[in-house]
Amino acid sequence: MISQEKNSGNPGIPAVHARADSAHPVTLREVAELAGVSTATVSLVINKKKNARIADETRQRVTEAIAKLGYRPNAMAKTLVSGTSKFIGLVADGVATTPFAGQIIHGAQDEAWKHGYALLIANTEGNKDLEKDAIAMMLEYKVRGILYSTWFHRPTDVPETLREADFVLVNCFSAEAGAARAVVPDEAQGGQSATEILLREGHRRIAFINTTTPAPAKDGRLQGYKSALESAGIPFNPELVLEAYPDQEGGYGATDDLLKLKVSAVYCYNDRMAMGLYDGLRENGLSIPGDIAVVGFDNQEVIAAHLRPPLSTVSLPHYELGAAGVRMLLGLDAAPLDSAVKIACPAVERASVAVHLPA
Amino acid sequence: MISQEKNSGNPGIPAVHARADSAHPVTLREVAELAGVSTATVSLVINKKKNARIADETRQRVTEAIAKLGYRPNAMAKTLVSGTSKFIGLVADGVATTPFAGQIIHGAQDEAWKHGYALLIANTEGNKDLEKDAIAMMLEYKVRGILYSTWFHRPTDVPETLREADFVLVNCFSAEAGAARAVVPDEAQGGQSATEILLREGHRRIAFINTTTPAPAKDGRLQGYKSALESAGIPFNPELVLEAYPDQEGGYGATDDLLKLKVSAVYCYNDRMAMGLYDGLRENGLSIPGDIAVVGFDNQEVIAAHLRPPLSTVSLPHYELGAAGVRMLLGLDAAPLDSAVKIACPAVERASVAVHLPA
DNA sequence: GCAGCGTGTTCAAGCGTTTTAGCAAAATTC
DNA sequence: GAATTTTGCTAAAACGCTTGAACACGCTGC
Repeated sequence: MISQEKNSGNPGIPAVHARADSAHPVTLREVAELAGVSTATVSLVINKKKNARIADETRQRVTEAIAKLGYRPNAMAKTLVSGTSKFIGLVADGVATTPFAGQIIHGAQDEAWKHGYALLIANTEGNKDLEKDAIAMMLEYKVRGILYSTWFHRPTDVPETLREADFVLVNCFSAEAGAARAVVPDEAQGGQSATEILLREGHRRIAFINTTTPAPAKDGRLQGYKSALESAGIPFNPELVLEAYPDQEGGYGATDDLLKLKVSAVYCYNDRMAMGLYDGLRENGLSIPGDIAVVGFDNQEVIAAHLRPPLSTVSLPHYELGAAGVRMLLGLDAAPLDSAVKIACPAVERASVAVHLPA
Repeated sequence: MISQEKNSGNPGIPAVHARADSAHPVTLREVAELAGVSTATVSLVINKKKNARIADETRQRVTEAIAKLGYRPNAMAKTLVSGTSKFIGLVADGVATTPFAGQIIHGAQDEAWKHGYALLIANTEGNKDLEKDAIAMMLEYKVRGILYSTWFHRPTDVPETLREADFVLVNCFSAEAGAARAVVPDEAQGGQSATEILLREGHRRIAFINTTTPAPAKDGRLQGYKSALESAGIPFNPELVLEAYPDQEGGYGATDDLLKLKVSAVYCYNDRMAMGLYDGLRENGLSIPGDIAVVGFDNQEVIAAHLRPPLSTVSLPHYELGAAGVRMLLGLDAAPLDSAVKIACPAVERASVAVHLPA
């Protein structure tokens, strides 16, 4: 008569498939009882320990009991005893604001999953208090480590509490050198690729509309533009570099200045500027890429792929950043402390450049 | 001499602030020892139990010990004993594909946070195996419940294992009635609002370019268009309803047919179609909203807010969907089993309609 | 006939908390 | 000043699992 009130069912002949509706979830003990073995044995069967010797007949019985009861291991208990959880934390400052954070999440999640980790995410939208709470929460859940990410590539301060965990900066880096592992996009290579798309089609006089906003991307993308020209034996001409606010309005507004430069091609700091520029060029009766070839940067799908003509651009590798962050965290990828690891920005060629493909 | 090897520090005079680098995290026991009390007392202090009687002096000593050791409670242990975790699972089928899922995540996370819950997310990108694993993982972590979300509003099958948990469908609903709680956008009201934006400016002959793809949105948005006309005393004219593929190309391609209708305004199934239509109208030398007023649907920020002129549209309330899903899960909002709860799609008015605001 | 071995299984401690019942001392009552 | 109540704290069980040590077998070999 012991444990008669233990659970809803009668211990001898349990329901075909126990469900969440029975107040208490099925435990190892119950499986063990049904199978007529000890909990230790059940545990051994479940975890398929190589050096554990279990009779086939027993293994069978346990497996059946598990199926019959619909047993789910309690990951919390598992974690408690093993000491280290299977969580990786991801704190992001702008999941909602842009599609970019989504990509980082996706990459991190896929990679984490691959190694048996689950993602615990916190979206701070830049709120420092929230951020602190989020990190505290993650520490309490004993995460394996934390990915600290920003929605645009920038230097950042490492929150004090973050240091209590293993962490990697994603899409951002610490201003003080040697302080943190980090992974960022390779802006310079991206800028070079963008420019090369145009050079490859024979363009020699190429304008660059840079952003007015200071950022690693501003410097990097310009640097890439210069390197590409240099490799092609074209002298850098500062007059061909304009600056505008990095959105549609900015691109549109830069149209007049751009036209004065008499270039055959233009590389824009980002896709949104290119989108605005499209409008400006069209209003001036110019066709893309017939009269002028355009490339952007960021590969913001909803824009770049659907402009007419579709925009050649360079991808910000957010997915890869997330994935690489996880790998660095888990020690699978090298992760120098003194400088950020750079991830390539691959070129994406579309119809806004090839002269033989009119709109 | 007991426990001399317990940790790195000497038990009497511990380090000013213990850190993650000391192999073992600080536990309740260590705090208790330092404060010279039992673990029970420390626990009571931490959890500020109202009916616990603790001397101020003791409370003080404990608090100091906690600070000194940099103690972090172990949420796993907590969960083990309480039986239910502070997690809410969110399985999404397209975090990366669109900015929409990001909004759902954001809304869910904010609301969950408000009630002390953390979000455990899994991105399945439509992969059923991944989805099953994700749900299993969540069940093993004993989540309070699961939000099952889709990136566009649609009917869905409820995965078998999902039923083992408390769950709410977000942005989707079960084909079989009475089977699941769900929260979806109110497409009909949205369609009505969109149409009303145009009616309010005096337009009487309004075209609707619907999608060719069957979906709840297709029916709902048309329904809303009809209701709005009816309320305004305008008979519904089926000839004014066109259909096109719901992207930029579709909108662009619909231009000619639209122009034949001789309408003064058009309501597009979504913003992307409107974006394509902008190009088509511009090529025909027509100005927006001077010659023709345009409204979209979805409020896809990166498009709608930055077209020229900015596009009037109706918001898909993804943030609210996520938040409402959490509230329904926690039993804070009513959640009927027999029909989905509908969330309003608020109108967002911009310059693509008001006749007195030329581009 | 027994030491030794391989096999299959269980014992029991422990992971870091929470929480209830209960104990000792101090304070209050009459 | 004994009885009672209040106050401050602790012991110990429990949560569900893992794991190394131990145990009970039946065999083998000598």
